[in-house]
Amino acid sequence: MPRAKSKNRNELVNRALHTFWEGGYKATSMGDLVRETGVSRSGIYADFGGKDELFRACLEQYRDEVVSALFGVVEEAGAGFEAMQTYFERIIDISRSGDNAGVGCLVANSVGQVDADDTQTQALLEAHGNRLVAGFKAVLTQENKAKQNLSKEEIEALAEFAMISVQGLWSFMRNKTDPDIIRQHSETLLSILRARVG
Amino acid sequence: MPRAKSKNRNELVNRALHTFWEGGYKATSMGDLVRETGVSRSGIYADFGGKDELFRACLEQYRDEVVSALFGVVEEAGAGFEAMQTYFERIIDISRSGDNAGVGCLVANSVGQVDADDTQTQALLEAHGNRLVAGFKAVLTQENKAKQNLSKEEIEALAEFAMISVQGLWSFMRNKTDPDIIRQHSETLLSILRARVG
DNA sequence: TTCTTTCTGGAATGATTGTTCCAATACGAA
DNA sequence: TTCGTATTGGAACAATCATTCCAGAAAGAA
Repeated sequence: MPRAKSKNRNELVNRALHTFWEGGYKATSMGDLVRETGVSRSGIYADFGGKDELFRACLEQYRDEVVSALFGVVEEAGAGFEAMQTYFERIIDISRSGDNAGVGCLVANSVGQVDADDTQTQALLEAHGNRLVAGFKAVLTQENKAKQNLSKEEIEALAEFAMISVQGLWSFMRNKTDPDIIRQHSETLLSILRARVG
Repeated sequence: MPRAKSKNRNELVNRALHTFWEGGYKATSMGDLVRETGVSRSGIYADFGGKDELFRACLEQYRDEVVSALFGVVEEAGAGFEAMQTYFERIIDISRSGDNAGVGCLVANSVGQVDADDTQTQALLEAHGNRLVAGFKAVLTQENKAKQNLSKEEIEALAEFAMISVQGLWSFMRNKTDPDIIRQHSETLLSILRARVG
C-alpha cells in the first residue's frame, strides 16, 4: 500500500495558487514554490509534470474556487442586476481588507506572462473572459425580459463591454487598493447597464 | 574628436521599443535586443546603464511618440467627444491593418511584468493612466459646459471609468485583433459618456 | 603612413532558471 | 523487528539570463 501523502494535492495547489497570484507566473520560481508550499521539488514534479502544468492546475483551482465564490452569484439562474451588484461588492470587500488586496485577478495578471505558443494555458485564460461575458449576457437577457428594449446583438455588445471593463478594473486593482475608485467604477458600470435596459 | 555614432540613440531606442512592445519586458533578453537593434552589447551598455534603463527610455519614447500620435488629439485645447472618437478610430485602424496589430499597449503589457520595487518604471506606468484620465476629464469638462449636468466629482468619476475601461480594451487587444469588438466597445463607451453629459 | 581615440564583436562571468537524479529517510506490511 | 516501497531533501545539470571585459577593428588627425 502506498503511503498517504503528507499534503494532499489540493492543499499543494492552493498554496501554489497564492504564490503565483501574488508574484506572477514568470517571476515565481520553482524555488519560491518549494519554499511556499513546503513540498520538495521531487514532490512537485511527481504530482505535476512541471511548472507550467502546476500553473494550469492553479488556474483551474482559481476558476473553481475563487472566481466561483465571487462570480457564482451572477451565474445563478434568473440572476439580475442585484447579483452583479453583489459581485462588485465582493470585489470592493477584497480591496478593503481581504488578504488578497492589491493582487488583482490571477487571469488578468497572467495575460502576457504566459508564452503565446502555450495553447493549453492560453485556452484557460480565454475561457475566463468567455465566462464573464456569458454571465453578464444572462443577466442582461433576464433584465431585458420586461421591456424588451435591447436586441440580442445589443445585449451581446453590452456584455462584452462589461467584460472588458471589468477586466480593466481587475488590472487596475493590481497594486492599487483604493476602494473608492473601484466602487465608483462598478457603480458607473451598473448604472449604465440599468439605463440601457430602461 | 569622437567618431560619429553609426546609429543614433533615437533609432536604437525605437528598435528596442518595438522589441519590448512585441515580446514584453521580462521575455525580451539582451540577446534579442542586440539582434533586433543591430547594436552590440557594449554599445547598449555604453549608451544606457542596463536593460531596465533602456526600457525606461523606450517607455518615454512610447509616451512621446506612440501615445501622443494616438491620444494627442484628445489633449488639444477644447477637444470634445469628436476627438475621443478620432482616438478610438485610430485604435481600430491599428487592429485592422497596422504593423502593431495584436501587440496592445506597451504600458498595459508591462504592468505586472516590472518588479514592484522598481519605482522609477512604476512611476512611468502610473503617469500613463493619469494622462488618460486628464485627457478624458478635459473632454468631459468641455462637453459639460453647455448644460452643466455633471458635477466636478461626476466628471472625475466618469474620466476614471473611461480610463479603466480603455485600459481594459488595450489589454484585450493583446493577441486579439477583432476590430468589431473594439469598435463596439468604443462606441458603447462614447455613447455612455454622451448620454451622461445630456 | 602612424598615432590615438572610439567603438565593436564576442568570450567570460556569475547568478538564476527549470529540471533530473539519487542516496537517505519514513512509513506500512509482515 | 525487518523488509519493501514511497517520498524526501538537496545536490547536480544544462540552459539562459544580465552584465563585464578586452583584444582588435575602424576612423579621423598628424
